[in-house]
Amino acid sequence: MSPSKSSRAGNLPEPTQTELEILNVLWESGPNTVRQVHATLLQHDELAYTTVLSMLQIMYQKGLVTRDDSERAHVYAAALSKNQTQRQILGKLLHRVFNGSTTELVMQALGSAKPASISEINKIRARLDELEGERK
Amino acid sequence: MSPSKSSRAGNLPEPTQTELEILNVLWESGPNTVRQVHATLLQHDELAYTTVLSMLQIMYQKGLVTRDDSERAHVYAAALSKNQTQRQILGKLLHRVFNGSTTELVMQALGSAKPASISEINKIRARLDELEGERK
DNA sequence: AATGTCTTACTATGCAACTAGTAGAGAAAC
DNA sequence: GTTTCTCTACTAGTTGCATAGTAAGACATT
Repeated sequence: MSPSKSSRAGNLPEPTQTELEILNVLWESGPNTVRQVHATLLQHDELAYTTVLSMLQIMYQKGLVTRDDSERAHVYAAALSKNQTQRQILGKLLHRVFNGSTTELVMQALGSAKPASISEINKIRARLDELEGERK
Repeated sequence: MSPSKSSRAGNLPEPTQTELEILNVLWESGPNTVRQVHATLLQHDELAYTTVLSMLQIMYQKGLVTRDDSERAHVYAAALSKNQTQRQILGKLLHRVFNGSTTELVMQALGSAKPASISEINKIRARLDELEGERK
């Protein structure tokens, strides 16, 4: 079956925990067969080959991954980039948990775990300057 | 039944979508009976009274809410503050989606939806200054 | 051609989330 | 004091997630 028509373009469902782990493999290594994904996952998790297969089939139906089935071993690729997915998830969280206030979210993030280094802090500062510029 | 012993102190399970909506009511209005929570939720959602009751009972078992059952109508209250919960959820997300990089998270947040005003931007700047200070 | 290996498709199970109905106990009203 | 209302407890059904086994087809190697 081809991916559901309703899940076209940018409004894909939010990936679940396991789906994210699989997506991470695809983001790191590019398009992969089921076997390759499974092998990579084995370094961290204990997952049966058929489980990974099932997950990828489900993810294909949801539109989270694309599939090249011209060869016998189908090749799966992430439908969205890592950044796109991160933003999407963050956007949902923003509404669900922070009532849409980006500032609140950022402040809490900076309150719990601290950024690694001064240079990282400066990266954020630079971004803030940019935003201020746009806003003029 | 009393709340499970294993869920003592700070490592409560992450609230689900519906649980969050109920928690939001408790955060806004303070301790509430089932009926009051239900009434408030009706302004946005369509939920049966017994559904809200069930949810609160489940949340009590998980330790997400406390309960005063000295009166006939039990009074429920959030176990953690809104900020505590937000941080907890953000912390989980940080590891699941951003591999622990707070900076990445913040940058993505500032990339998708923009902070409302200059004063909000400055609030974040102030926080960054603080962090830099601590780091010296 | 027969055999073994790889692959996908299909099916199944357990569990948690969500939703809500029914029953029965207690309080209140008459 | 009986009726009515409100509350909780218990039960149940649906859905989605996660996991994995079985079956069957394709391909290569002998």
